[in-house]
Amino acid sequence: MPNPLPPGADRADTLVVFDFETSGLSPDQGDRAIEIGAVRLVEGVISERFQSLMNPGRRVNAFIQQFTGISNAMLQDAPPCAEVMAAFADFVGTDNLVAHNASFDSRFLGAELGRIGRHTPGVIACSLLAARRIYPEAPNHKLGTLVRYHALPHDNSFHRALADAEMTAHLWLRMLADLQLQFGLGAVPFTLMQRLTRTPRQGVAALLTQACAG
DNA sequence: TGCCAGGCCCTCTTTAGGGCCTT
Repeated sequence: MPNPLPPGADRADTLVVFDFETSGLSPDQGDRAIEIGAVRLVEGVISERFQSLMNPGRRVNAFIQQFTGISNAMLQDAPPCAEVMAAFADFVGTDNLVAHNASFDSRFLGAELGRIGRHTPGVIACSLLAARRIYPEAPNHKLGTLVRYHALPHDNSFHRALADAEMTAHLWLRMLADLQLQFGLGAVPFTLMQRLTRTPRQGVAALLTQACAG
C-alpha cells in the first residue's frame, strides 16, 4: 500500500529503501543503472516492493556480470532505463529515501532521473553513515557484514537490487529499534536520523540523549 | 578479488594522505 501518512510526517520508519546495481562506479564516467530494487516501509513494515532490470543500451563487462549475476542476455530483454526509472519515480512519490552508502545510489538516482526530466523530492538518508555511528564496534560496515553481524533476514542473494534493498531495510529498522531501546525514544524522527549521520561520532550520544530529553 | 569516482572519516591532520564503502 502507498504511504498513508500525511505529507511531511517525520518518521524514520516510513519511507522507501532502494538499491541500484550498475555497470560501474560513476555515472560521470558513462556508467548506467542496470537494476533497481526498493521496498516501502510504512510504520516499520514492508508494505510494497519494486524491482526491475533495465537495459542500459550497452553491454556490461565481465566483472559486473560476475559480481551481480546479471548477464547481458538478461539485460537485452529488459525494459529501457527511462521506462523503469519513470515507474520508480511514480513508486517513490514524495517519500523520503534510504540507501546503504547513499552518496553512491543518489548519484545514479539523480543521473537516471535527470535523463528523463524527473526527480524525487524526498530526502535521502544513508544507512552506512548511521551504522558507523550506532555500531562502531562492528567488524566493518559493509551491508553484508552488518546483516550477518545482527543475524538479519537474508537469502544469500547479495548484490541483487531487491535483496540488498530488503537487507538495508532490515538493518535500518534494527538501528531504529536499538536507538529506541537504548535511549528510550518513541518513533524515531527521520530528521533525527539525518542529524545523526552528520554528527561526529563523539557527539552522537549527546545528540541522542538530547533527543530523548526533548 | 582488482581498476574507473566521490563522499565520509580518521590521523602520524588541517598547507594531507589514505582507508572505507558503493558497482
